[in-house]
Amino acid sequence: MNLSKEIADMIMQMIDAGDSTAQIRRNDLAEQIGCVPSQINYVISSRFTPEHGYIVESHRGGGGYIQITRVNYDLSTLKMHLINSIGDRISEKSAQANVVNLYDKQLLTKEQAKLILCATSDKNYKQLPESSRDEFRAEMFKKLLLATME
Amino acid sequence: MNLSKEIADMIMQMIDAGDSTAQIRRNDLAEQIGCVPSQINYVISSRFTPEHGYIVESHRGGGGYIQITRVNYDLSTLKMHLINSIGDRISEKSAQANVVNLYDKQLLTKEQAKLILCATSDKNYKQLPESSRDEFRAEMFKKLLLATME
DNA sequence: TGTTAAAGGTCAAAGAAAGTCAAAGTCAAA
DNA sequence: TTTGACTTTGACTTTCTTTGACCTTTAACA
Repeated sequence: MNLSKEIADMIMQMIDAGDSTAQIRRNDLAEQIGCVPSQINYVISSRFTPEHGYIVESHRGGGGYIQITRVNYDLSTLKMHLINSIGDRISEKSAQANVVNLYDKQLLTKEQAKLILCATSDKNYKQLPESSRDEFRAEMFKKLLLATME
Repeated sequence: MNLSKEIADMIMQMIDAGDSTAQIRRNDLAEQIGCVPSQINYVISSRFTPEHGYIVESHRGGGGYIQITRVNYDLSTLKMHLINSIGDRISEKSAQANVVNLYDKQLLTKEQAKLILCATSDKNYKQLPESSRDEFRAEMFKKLLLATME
């Protein structure tokens, strides 16, 4: 397991233990783990984004910190908001992050999540020119989400 | 026995030993065996396909890996037969008929059936030239079926 | 109130895997 | 003996991670 995953796991644990929120001191955590401080930023910016369902706030200076909060939107309308927010195109990563997010919020069953992940995966889009994959995926994703609400 | 078979056997052993799943580090395995790394890809893409009943996932970068999972063939014999019978292309009608059939036999839940119907529907394939839709659908269908068997 | 030290932030380069593709090799069947 | 399917190889590409030098903000304290 690489460093980034370890750090991510550690942060998740803190979030779970801390009522959906964790407050860390970047330098301390880095030292504890044995990495450079900026790696914490890398982990946060690659794994704790709004798309993944997290809000990150921070303060510099003495007593500074980074606070990561897992958000819970209004469950009933989240899917519709998502569908409306997708637009004409969506990247594979973004779609995946959204699916994981919906699954975490129990708005998709594991079976549904698996199928949607599969159907929006670039692996299945080999036959499409790269330029139109995100467009294709957006359509597919929206239709699939709709299909889970009927 | 040629190299590819040796590699395949080795991977099979790992899968057997590892509860139907093996996680390999491509470069390490290649070095251990004494072949170029890309040969591992060749073996995987020729012998660990959906038709053979395997799901392959991977990650690049530091700590990267390739994970190969064997789906439970016995419990889902019918689905596997179907996957193998699909071939390179399948029409929308035929795919639909198969989904309904699987649903009737209770091999798919209603939710799964809905999603697969949606993902294999021509409605979503507007952006593809007609000539390649059946081909696209075949790949998609196989992967989706496999995803219901994990 | 101005300085300073203590945070956290940014960015680009280097590193570590895996993926792709096409050319060349092998080998058995027609 | 030619052909075609399968294998082997390696150069090149893409993606993700790790590191470190330098930047910005802010609390604390002269």
